[in-house]
Amino acid sequence: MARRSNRILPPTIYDVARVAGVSASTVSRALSGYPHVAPATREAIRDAAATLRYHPNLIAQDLAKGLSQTIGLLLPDTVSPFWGRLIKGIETGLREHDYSLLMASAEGSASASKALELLVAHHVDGLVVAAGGDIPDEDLVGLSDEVPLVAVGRSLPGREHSLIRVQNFEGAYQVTQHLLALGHERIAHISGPLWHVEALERLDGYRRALLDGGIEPDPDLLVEGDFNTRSGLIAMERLLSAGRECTAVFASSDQMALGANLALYHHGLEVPRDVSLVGFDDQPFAAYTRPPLTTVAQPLFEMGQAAAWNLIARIQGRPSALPTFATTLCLRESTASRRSAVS
Amino acid sequence: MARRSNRILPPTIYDVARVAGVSASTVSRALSGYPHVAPATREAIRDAAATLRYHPNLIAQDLAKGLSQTIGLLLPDTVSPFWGRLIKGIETGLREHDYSLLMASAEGSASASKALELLVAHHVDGLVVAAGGDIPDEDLVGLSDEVPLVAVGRSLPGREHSLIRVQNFEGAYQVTQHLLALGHERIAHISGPLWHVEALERLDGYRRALLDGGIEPDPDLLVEGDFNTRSGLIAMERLLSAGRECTAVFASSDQMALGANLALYHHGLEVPRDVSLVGFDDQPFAAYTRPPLTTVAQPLFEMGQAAAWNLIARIQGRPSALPTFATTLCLRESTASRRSAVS
DNA sequence: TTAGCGGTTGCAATCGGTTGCATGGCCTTG
DNA sequence: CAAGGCCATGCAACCGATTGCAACCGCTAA
Repeated sequence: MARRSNRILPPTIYDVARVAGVSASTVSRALSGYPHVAPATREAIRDAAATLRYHPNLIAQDLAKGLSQTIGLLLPDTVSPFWGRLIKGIETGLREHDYSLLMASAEGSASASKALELLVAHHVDGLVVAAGGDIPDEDLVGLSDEVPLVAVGRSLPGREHSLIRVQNFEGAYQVTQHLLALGHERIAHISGPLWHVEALERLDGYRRALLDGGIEPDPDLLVEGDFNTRSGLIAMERLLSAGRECTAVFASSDQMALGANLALYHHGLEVPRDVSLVGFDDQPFAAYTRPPLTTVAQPLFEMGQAAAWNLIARIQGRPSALPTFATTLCLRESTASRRSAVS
Repeated sequence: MARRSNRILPPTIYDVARVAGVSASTVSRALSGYPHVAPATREAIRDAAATLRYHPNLIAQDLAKGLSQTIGLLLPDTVSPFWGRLIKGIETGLREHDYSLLMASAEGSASASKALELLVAHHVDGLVVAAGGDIPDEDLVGLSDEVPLVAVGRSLPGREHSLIRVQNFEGAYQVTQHLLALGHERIAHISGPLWHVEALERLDGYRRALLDGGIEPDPDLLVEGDFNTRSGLIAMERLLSAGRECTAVFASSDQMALGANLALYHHGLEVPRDVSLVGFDDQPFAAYTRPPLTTVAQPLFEMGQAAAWNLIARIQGRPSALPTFATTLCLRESTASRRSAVS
């Protein structure tokens, strides 16, 4: 036994039992609210536990019960601020039920599956997989037979019921319609990666809105990004340097809108005077860009909370369904009526 | 046994033992690299483990060894993107040693200590406490006797050796000096909360630089914020509406600089033409604000990694010291020579 | 031939809990 | 007053690993 060598070991259930003058089983039952324990005994045990500052060892509890009171979260990349509110939501949902969150992040697919293995080895009772586009669908589907699983921002064929879905199409449609209503006709779109479901849904919403407005989408006005800031800047640079005439830009993420905004600034273009700009997500910073960004809000906090609730319900054997989350148009100062086209 | 009712149970070490025709102890030894295992046996065990897709149960391992291969992270508030790079650093540092990260976040002090208890109950081998200003110093000091602990962005009297320290004073001094060098004399400061160590260190750096430049700090040019975006906006509004004449503003966080920038925009002031603006932290978005923000970079990733390494070293009984992290001035487009004062 | 030896392996205890089953006491009821 | 029942509690097995100790193996050396 190496164990926490010179540190005092925390009290165990046996210590409490000895102090209270009962057996360990009784302590366990008393502390976990089992009904048939004499009030006096229960009281004595409570006291003993309190004086010893006893806290049950969740590890031992897990081993005995087969439940770790922990759910795992796989993130593709911790750096992106995008996940912040989602994490917060999950955390909040879990805390209500005294669950904890075990996080792992991964960039490559190798490290993604390694991270997943680590989470599973840690006996998580449930799993939230955020994006993780490089993990093959079938791996995840297989895993979802072993552990309750919820996926966000990715596909999961045959397991759609454990997918957090958001109205990407509708949101993109609305924001595009908003631009059309302001008189814009040449509206560029900086999309997310085209293998990404949500990016495609948003692209579809954009296209549909144009078509419904009687405008044929111009392939020249579509540039693929990767949701990150830098790609928005690059995409906007490409649009500008190729001389693609447009009066409004719809970026598929706020991050990319931020990048696009900087490119416009460097070209001496004013938003919204010269070009209207909209994003997607409504990240916290969107209200503070210069100018504040019109965007489509995703209820990320609620989505995280719902993921937590859903997992806990399924762990406890209760059936639970996930709603599709509504997006809301968030009007700020980055959009205005069309004045003139820029070359 | 309720256990994972209808799901197939994962294989245990006994399953491997049976298949390989040896005892569980041998399997344990073979798999953990114990030297005295016959090569043939080892091979057979490897094969058995592979065909059964066996992975050791870390929970059981923890209980037996008293080590959970997990370290806990207490965050004050998951929403702030500030912690992203730190988390990433910790994660990276841990993964090298096959450690996992258990996260808990908390806003109030009640929930903070509850979250801490949860982490401790989960048997984390080490703990990183980020900020958590509402947790009393003595609680944390007491805890650090039970579990190896590293704190970031807070104080820990008597345990300075397990504090991640960054050159706040020097960074603030430098950036203020930079503004002075550009000819600014009336430099406002939007500080962090004045009970916060790092906020104070930065404030001191700012003051010292002014004094060394022969300028008496004007208390009217100091406004207290709370590091968050909104407080930066409010602080800047206050400076502007009180008619405090200044040509440069140093915000103690990039978040607040972002807020200040918006306030300036709403007042029709151009950065850096009318007012120079600098932040602190060098968050990812700082390079993408309009204009890109001059700021002081903190090596958050490296700090996280160092925290992880330090904890693991201490867990393994190796001594380890934490360096003080250097800040670097990050010149971008939000600062320029003084032109004229604004009223 | 046999004692001794080092390398392999298994037995059984242990980590800190939970829980099925058995037991003993007391109260109720016939 | 005896039988039955329920309540409160303890015993012991178990969760899935690790590890000290002892037994066993074949081989060498006396």
